[in-house]
Amino acid sequence: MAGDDAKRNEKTVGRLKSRPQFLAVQKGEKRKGRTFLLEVLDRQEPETAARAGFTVTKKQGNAVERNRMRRRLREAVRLKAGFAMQPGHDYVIVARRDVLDVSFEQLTAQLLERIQSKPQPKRPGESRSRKV
RNA sequence: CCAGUCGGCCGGGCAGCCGCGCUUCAUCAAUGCCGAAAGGCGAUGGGGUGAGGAAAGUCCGGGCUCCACGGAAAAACGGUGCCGGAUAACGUCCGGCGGGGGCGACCCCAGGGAAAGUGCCACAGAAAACAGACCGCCCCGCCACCUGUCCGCUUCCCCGGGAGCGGAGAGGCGGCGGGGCAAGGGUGAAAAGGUGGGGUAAGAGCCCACCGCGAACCUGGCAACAGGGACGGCAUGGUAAACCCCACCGGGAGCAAGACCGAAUAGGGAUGACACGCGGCCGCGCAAGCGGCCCAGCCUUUUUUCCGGGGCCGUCAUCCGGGUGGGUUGCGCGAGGCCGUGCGCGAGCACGGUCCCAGAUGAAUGGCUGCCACGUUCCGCGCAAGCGGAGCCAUACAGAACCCGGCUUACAGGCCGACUGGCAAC
RNA sequence: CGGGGUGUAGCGCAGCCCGGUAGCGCACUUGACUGGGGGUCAAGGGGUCGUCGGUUCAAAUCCGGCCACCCCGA
Repeated sequence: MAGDDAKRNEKTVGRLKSRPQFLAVQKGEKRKGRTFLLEVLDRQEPETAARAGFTVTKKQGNAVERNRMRRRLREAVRLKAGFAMQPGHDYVIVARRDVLDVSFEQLTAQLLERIQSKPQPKRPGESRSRKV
């Protein structure tokens, strides 16, 4: 309510909800993290807020574990990682099972790193070859 | 104290910081914003409330909703299956009965019908189900052989005896034929009541005793069934989670059910205006008509023409109905929880009091931290009980999705009660 | 969330209705033909029938309970 800066910071990380939105982000840039896969799409609308979505497939665990993964990621975005997101961009975090085991500090650090970093100079073939 | 059986219950607690869903109150924002509409929406602060015993698997039963149906019944199909009760109902639960297991507490059982019918019973075996007869046992007849007895004849040594031949009848073994039998053998999961005695040519429920089986009837019980049992005289192998028979139950789908609001685009119908189409073939149809193809026409592609490709065979306006996305609803006062009293062996039922207890929809309960409790491992002290320190991401299985009653499955650890068998003490 | 289906050899499938012997194709092994490969021929090995119980003399098959995978309804 105070200045522009506070208003921007105040939260405003929206949420992706519908299936077409997820499919659109899937076509964007993919950044592989240690415990997750981050998908980023520039919507070309810098005025709007950033939006985040979470994907946890049924393969990663039962309902309790899937809920916990999503909640931990959501909390990490709310507390830290959300501030690093660019306005007008969509972010989808595809969780892996390791999200359950890693400590919360490590999780936020990894998320921050992948959100801020521009695409790494990485051989794309290698990142795809390793599958868990 | 040890070992065990059964039943019930809990399934971390407190606190701090930052957050989430629903609801409510106050203030501000509202002649506001989003949306076609329906409808929805903000900020700050305060209050209330917020996962389970299995929320799971979706295996049964109901409520609720829509569809179908004249009522009802039958057939078909599916399910259930000792008896009685509980219940809204059940394949669940309770009590009993029968069978099996355990020293016992107690546990397990799809537990109707095989003298209604059909099917199947591999291999082995003679034979696998109105019995039959391989080996075998017995009797009779015929044939052959052997053994010994008796008689007659011949011959030899002194009437006695030996040898040979013939005959008679007996016994044995073998073969063939006829008849009787089912005790024994072996096979098999299973072989046609069991044991003993009599009996017989040999045998056999052929007869008898005991046991088993069936069973009129009697007694007890609501019943399943239990006890007794005249009599029968061994007939009736197993399999129904094989077909089947009998009794009872069941219409189908499921909240993504269903209801309401309802654009754009496409398509349907009606009316009106304008324009106008001439024809051929095929299919469906009684017909009206509908659909498809071809020719012609128009537009487009090409610099132009022809060929070829694509498009149009009506257009526009208004209205109507259906309806996708979307929104709202269904959506939590209920076969409800707790307490008490009474009835009942019990499952439960009745009455009284009291409480309101999740409603999300890319889906709310989370993240971080401290202390405590309990568990476990290691170390130190101690005779021991125990104490101190450190570690274990230690604390399971697991997340409401319309609701309820059950079943099944998963589950770290712990608590309570009843009972059984041992040991010790009194 | 709801509704269906399938698990048999390394792979793809029969066998299950009506219970007694688990079979087919490809692949694999060995041998022969060839200088070698390929190919052909001959012989051969390999299966807890997903798992746990039950019925039966006997279960891949019949009946329950679990497990895994696949498909359908936005």
